[in-house]
Amino acid sequence: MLVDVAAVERPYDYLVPDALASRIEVGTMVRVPLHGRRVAGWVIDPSSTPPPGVVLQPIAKVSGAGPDAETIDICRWAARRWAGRFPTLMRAASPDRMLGRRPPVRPRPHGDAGVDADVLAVLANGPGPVVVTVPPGADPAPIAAAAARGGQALVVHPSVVAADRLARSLRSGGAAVARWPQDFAAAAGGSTVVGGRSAVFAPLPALSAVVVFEEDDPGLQNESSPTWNAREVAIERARRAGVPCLLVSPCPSVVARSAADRATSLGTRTARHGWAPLVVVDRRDEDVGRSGLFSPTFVEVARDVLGSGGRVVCVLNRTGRARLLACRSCGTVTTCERCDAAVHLSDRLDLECSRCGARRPQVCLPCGSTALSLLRPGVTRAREELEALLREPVGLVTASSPADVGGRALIGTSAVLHRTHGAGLVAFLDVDQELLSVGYRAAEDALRLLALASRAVAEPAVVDGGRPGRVLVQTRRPDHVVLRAARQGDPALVSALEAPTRELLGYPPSATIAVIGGVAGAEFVHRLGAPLGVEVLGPDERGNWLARSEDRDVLLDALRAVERPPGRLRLWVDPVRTR
DNA sequence: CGGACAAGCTGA
DNA sequence: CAGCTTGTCCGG
Repeated sequence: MLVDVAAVERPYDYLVPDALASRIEVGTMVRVPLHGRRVAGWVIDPSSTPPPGVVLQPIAKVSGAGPDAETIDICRWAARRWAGRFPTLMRAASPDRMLGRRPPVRPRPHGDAGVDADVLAVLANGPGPVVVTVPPGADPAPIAAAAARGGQALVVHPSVVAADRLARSLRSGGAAVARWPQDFAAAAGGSTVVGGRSAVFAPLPALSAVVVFEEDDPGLQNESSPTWNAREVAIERARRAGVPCLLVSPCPSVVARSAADRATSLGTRTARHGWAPLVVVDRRDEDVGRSGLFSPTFVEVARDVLGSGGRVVCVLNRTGRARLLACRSCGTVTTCERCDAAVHLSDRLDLECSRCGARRPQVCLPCGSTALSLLRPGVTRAREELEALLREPVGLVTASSPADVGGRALIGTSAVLHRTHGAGLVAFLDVDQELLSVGYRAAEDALRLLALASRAVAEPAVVDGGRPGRVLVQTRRPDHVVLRAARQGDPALVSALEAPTRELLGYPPSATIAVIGGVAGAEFVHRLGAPLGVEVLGPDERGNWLARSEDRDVLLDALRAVERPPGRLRLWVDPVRTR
């Protein structure tokens, strides 16, 4: 019995009352007495023998069916892989609502219609991870259909909306589909499982193929610890089941390439493999102080696109000290009532004027709303400037703005790329921000954004005489490999440079890293000491440490050997962002 | 995690 | 010294 108490990882033995015996099997979810209270738990070994001398308590109640033996093993594996706690992962693998019994396993595969034949051929090549490079904006449905053709597939997509769309499409092709986490019973019954990252913890009794879409998307990683990554879990599940695992992306990650033993490309017949034409604006010779955020070339191209009825989308990531606030309901930028300067959120959670220090509660003055969101100051100012330049209303899109910001011209953070289709132009006003960002994944992330931009212009523009949409970047690094890769539609250019760099700097996939933080972080690092084969760096300006080793087991063993100090400890193993 | 129990603090 | 708060321990 594993009890559902985060800090208790050791299994305990309980008596099985005769009345419950018939329902007790591996994975059964039960309630048991523990330390004077009742807690939930999972049966992990129905025939275990207790150590001598302990007085056993009886299981109080059977709650329902839970994860099967294989999934439990995967949870155990993931707990070690990301130095997390076993019960936390078991919770991820459990049904959201209790269900009586597991149904019999009866997969119903997808029919032949709408199946990508090239993918079928790849799947027929046998088990193992395969990197599948697709054109940006390629339809995932025929790939998923090919996987579901063979019985029970596991289909993972970082976007839950896209996963739902895939589920519907597979159903219409005749497949039995379980959406995760809603349809636990169907998954246990062998239906193809489709869902977001947590779908990798579904029961998969008849698994025949695994597909991970957008495998390089940071959204596939759990943001809080344990920082499990769905791509890695998917690879492991496929390995254990002896089935193929497709790692699909327009710009496959270095990690995927290193894990896979095969690689293939789809849609290679299209020009530049489906990547949009890239206009590179070299701003090195311009007086940027005078011309501001918008180069003459950009203005010219944007006016041209607008003039022929197309839509223009601008991307500006200003993640620096963003301290401007705007009202979520009326959009007004929150200012000081005394001196009209911008106010920011103080650590006391009220509004403080940056100029005169006046304080007031967190309320929007014009409309009274208390819902304020952080604005990238660059974006607000840029919006007004752009409106003046294009003589056209410009909509503002950030992660917190409503889904349907209308208008023929938009500006926003990279969130805008997820909401745009069929644009005539996507412009990165300061792509260097991406290219030169500090994270070890900067190059990959930048290329990913360019792929998203290609997708945003991919669908044939409604007007503009069918002229293909374009992507424009303003840069002072026009020869950067990421821009070359996007221009040529060859993402492998980036990975070829990236792999040796990661090795040199000691980042995944060449090394395993762990970021250690939280109030207990310092004490944890102190107790960790300096184990052989593990490098410990820090603390950085956020108070986080970094531990790394070329040998994953050495690092994980060292982390596990530390007795957890009291207090909040944050332990991120192989995080996509080192924060 | 959270109940039990012990040790510490306060005020009559 | 009862009655309450705070801290530490440990679970079948």
